[in-house]
Parts: sequence; structure tokens; C-alpha cells
Amino acid sequence: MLLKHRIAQLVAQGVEEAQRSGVLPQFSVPEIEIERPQLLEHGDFATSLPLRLARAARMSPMAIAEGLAPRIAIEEPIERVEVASPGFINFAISQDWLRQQVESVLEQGEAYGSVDLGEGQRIQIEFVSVNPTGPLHVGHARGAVLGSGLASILAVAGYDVSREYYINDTGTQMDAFARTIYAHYLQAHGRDAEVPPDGYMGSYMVDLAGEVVEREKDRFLTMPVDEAVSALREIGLKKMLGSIREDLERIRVEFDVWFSEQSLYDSGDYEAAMDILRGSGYLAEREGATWFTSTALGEDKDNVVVRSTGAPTYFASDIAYHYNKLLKRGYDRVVNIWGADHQGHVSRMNAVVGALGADADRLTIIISQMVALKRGEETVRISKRTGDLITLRELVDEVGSDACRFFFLSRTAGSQMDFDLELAKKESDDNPVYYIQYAYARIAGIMRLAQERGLDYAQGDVSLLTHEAEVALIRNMLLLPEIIEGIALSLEPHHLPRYTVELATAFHWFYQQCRVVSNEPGDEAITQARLKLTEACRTVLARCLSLMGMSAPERM
RNA sequence: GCGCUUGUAGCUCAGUGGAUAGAGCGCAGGGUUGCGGACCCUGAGGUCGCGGGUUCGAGUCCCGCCAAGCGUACCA
Repeated sequence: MLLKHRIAQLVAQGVEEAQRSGVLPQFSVPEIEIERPQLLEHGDFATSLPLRLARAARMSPMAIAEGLAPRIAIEEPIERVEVASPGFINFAISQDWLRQQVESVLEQGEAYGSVDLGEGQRIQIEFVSVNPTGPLHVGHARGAVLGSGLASILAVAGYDVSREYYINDTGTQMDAFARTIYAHYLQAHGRDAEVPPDGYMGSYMVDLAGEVVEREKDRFLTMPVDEAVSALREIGLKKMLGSIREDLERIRVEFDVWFSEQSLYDSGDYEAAMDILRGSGYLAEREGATWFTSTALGEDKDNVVVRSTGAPTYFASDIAYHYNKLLKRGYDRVVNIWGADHQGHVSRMNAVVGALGADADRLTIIISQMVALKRGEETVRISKRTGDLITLRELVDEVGSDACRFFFLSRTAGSQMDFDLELAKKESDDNPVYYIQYAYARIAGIMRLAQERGLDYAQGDVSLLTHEAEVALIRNMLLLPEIIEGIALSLEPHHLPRYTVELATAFHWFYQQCRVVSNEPGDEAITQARLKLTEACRTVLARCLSLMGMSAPERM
């Protein structure tokens, strides 16, 4: 159990005791929150409970704090419980205990930082899921990094995580895609053909069609049009998916499941989902189409699920898909990461979950806001249809995978980003990515030196680590489990990059203040202790970098 | 028009209803006869978009206004 939770328990017991003995009156106790104070002089942990209780208890916050603090049981590693104006209770942790935790970090090794919040719950995280009709661009990169980072962190927070990509391999846009390839194909064979008005204009389509022409020769010329388009759809889909997968690998994003939209219709999931909605009265026939009556669930308007042509809409597929996720495959929780252009879709999707009879809080939809690309002052438009775009591939080639991941992971999903390509390149020599990685490389350098000199620090005595900078570094290292738990609860991975910068800062300061491998005679003991601390710090930094999908360079 | 999101230092962004609002970059200065100077320290820089409200306490919650992005399809 995390220390902050243990302290919350002790405070709760203290309140109970105070009420029993009449020091505090009877009232219902709210959830006890334990915070990390900003200033060191306020201790390692703090609670503002007395301030919150003042009204219910009809006492001054200070009087509550004074009455409560002595009734909070002190146990290892809590050293002091102090009351501070205007009504805080601060907790100080024993420094001896902090120092001993260096051993604990080393023992846990690569597992350090893991917590058991999820208790093995099955959680699915679906992200990217870009239509396989064109290459990934910068906005997709943000969602990809966000999803993969979140998935990694949930996995070490005790969840059974499955990463999924939903392939829109059917529907009108896929048709337009196939007919576009067909048009290029005909043109390449000297036939009179034009790209349909709803077709895809990017130059990548020309390249793709060119590959098809080369590989397939003229065998589609004699085929009936429908048959040829259908075959080209399959070929084009496979090629696009392959290219998308390659792009994702460049920023270290991988999936456990690639899920086909078409399979929802082949497996009967679509019918099953519609039967449930029909059975509970959420489907209505009107104007020749079938509607999901979302107004009955508080939505602004109803939505078409089956067009008057008989073809199901994208929304219908999504209903079936969520039936499959929640009811058929039965994930305990489902997280969708969608781009801001799908934001109008969120509330009706939530309504669907209720209409299917599932608990509403099993589905969480995270909207990742737009990335506005700029080159200096000029805004670069992102449009798949005109072919004028900055692809993920170009971005990674220009800025690098590590910087790309760190940059996207550092910002909250909800904030719109300005991504200035010139600035990103200009700052690449002096940015947090290098700051963190340099800390790691420094550590690696120290450990190399230690090894060259044959220094064995296994017997190092961590109780010698009394320097201010040493204790500060240890305090920072010990925050990781709380950070991971916090991210798993809030689903906001941006706290990890921020934390990692703080950890690197603490290390750089320690390095500045404390010579690790000393040449002075008589310093053997402190050298061994500091090597131990350095190695423990390497463990924590490596864990952070690995969770963020970034490399940990031994040299730079 | 309506809906969702956003507005914090010159720039890019953090900030659980709590203690003196933070970081990086940029700017101005300073530092280590030694483990890698891609580092460290100090400083300047803020009406937290504007106006009300709730609260012991608001950058954070509520209402109104202003500005920006996105959505508002029998597209996805």
C-alpha cells in the first residue's frame, strides 16, 4: 500500500478516536485526502481535513487540528505529526527510512513503480483507428502517442490492458477509396477515367495505384467494374494498413488487436446489437430510414442508423462495435481516444452504452484536441482529400521519435496545440528530451567509471546519504508509484514526462553537489553509498523512459 | 444560432477547492584545478481573458460576456 493511503487510514482512525472521546462532535467524515505539500518545511504529506471539517464540526480549523493531531497514531516511517496554521496537519517521514528505500528500489529493479490499482481488471484502450484511406498525419501521431503511453502506464498499474485499432474497412469512404484506385488504374492503362468527385486526391494515391499497376498488370481491365473495384479495395486496404503499421512502429506504437469493422456484420454482432435496441424501444422507422431515438435519452436529436438505401451508417457500426466490446468480449472498462473532429459523437455514444444496458461508467471517451501545424507564421492545413499534409513519417524524420513522443505526451489531451516545425527543430538542441536523456547518460558514464576501477558497491551503506541533495533525490525517486497511480486514475499521462524532468533535475543537482566516484583516500564508504544511489536513480529513470516509449542512451 | 473544448510569464505549457501560482525556452548575471559544461546557481518577468456568484478559502466550482478551435450529415 502506498504511504499516502496508510496515512489516510491513520487519520480516519484518529477522527474516530477523537469523536469517541468527545474531542470532536459527531458528524459524517468526508473522504480523507492526503496531499504532497509544495514546500519541504510543510513535511512529506499533509491534509487539510480540519479546514474542511470546520463547518460540520462547528469548531475552528485550528481547534480541530489541535484536537485531532495527538490522536493520530504515529508508526514507522512517520516521524512527526504537526499542526500548521490555518488548519493543516503535516506529516514528516523519517529520513533514515527514506534512505533505506534506495535498497528497496534496487531490489524491485525493473518492477519499481508498479502499483496494484487495477487488480487485474480487463481494460481495452482503442486509439488511432484512422480510416485506411490515407497516411497518418501529425494529429494522428498525438492520439497514437497518447494511447500507447496511457496503455503502458495502465499495464504497470495492475490492469490487464488490450490495445486495439478499429479498422474502418467498409462503408462509403472505403468505396470512394477503391473507386479512386480504379480510376488511376484505368488511366495508367490509357483508358478514359476520372477520379470520382468524392475520391482521394493525395499524391500517395497515385503512388499506391502505380504499385498496383506494376504488380497486377492488366488483369482488372477485363473484369466487371464491381468485381474489379471490390478486388482493388482489398489490395488497397492491405497496402494502406501495412503502411500505417510501419508509420506507427516509427513512433513505437503497437497494437494487440486489429479489429475489422466488416467483421461486425459477418459475425452477427450488428444484428444482435440492433435487436437489443429494438427490444428496448430505441429504434424507430421514419422517412424510410431507421433511427436511434437518442432524444429519449436526453440527446438533442435522433440519429440515423440505417439509411433509406438500406446501408448502415458509421454510427450503426459503432453501436455494434461497442456491443462487441462491452457485452460480447466483456471488458471491464473501455477507453476510446478520439480526435476532436469526433467530439459531436461522444454524447450519443454514451447514450448507446446505456441503451445497450451496460453501466455508463464502463466507457470513457478521451478527446485529443487538434494539432495546428505551423512553419513559422504560416499555418499548414491538414487535409487528406487535397493531399496537402504533413505526415507522421515526415514529422518523425524531422524531429525524431523520442522528441515526438515526449512532446505529445507532455500536454493534456484537451489542450489545442500549436506545433511549429521550425521551432521544434530549433529547440531540439536544448530541450527537456535531451535534459532527461543526458541525466541517464551521465549515470551510465559514472557506472562505467566505477566498473573500470573495479568498485564493488554491493555493501554500500545507504545511511551515509545525508547530504541535502541526496535526500532530495531519494524523495523524488519515491514519488513514481504515486505518479503512476494518479495517471491510472485520471487517465492523464502527461504527469509522467513532467515528473521525469523533475527527477532529472534532482539528479543533475545531486551530481553537481556530490562527487560520486571520489579519488580521495578515506572516501571509499561514501563512494559506495553514492554508487548505490546512482544505480537506483538509473532504475527509476529507465522505468520512466521505458513507459514513455523513449530510448535510454548509454552515451550521447 | 446551439453544443463540446480551450484562454495562466515574451513563447510553449503544468497546476487534486488549500499554505508565497510553477517548469522549459528566451532574456540578464554568476559557477566547478576533479565522475561528461547537452550541467548547476541567482535575477527580472503574472490584473491566472473580462465581470459577477458560491466558499473559511477560487487559476480550479457555478452564471453571464469576449476570443479561438472543433462539431452541429441518411460522411467517417
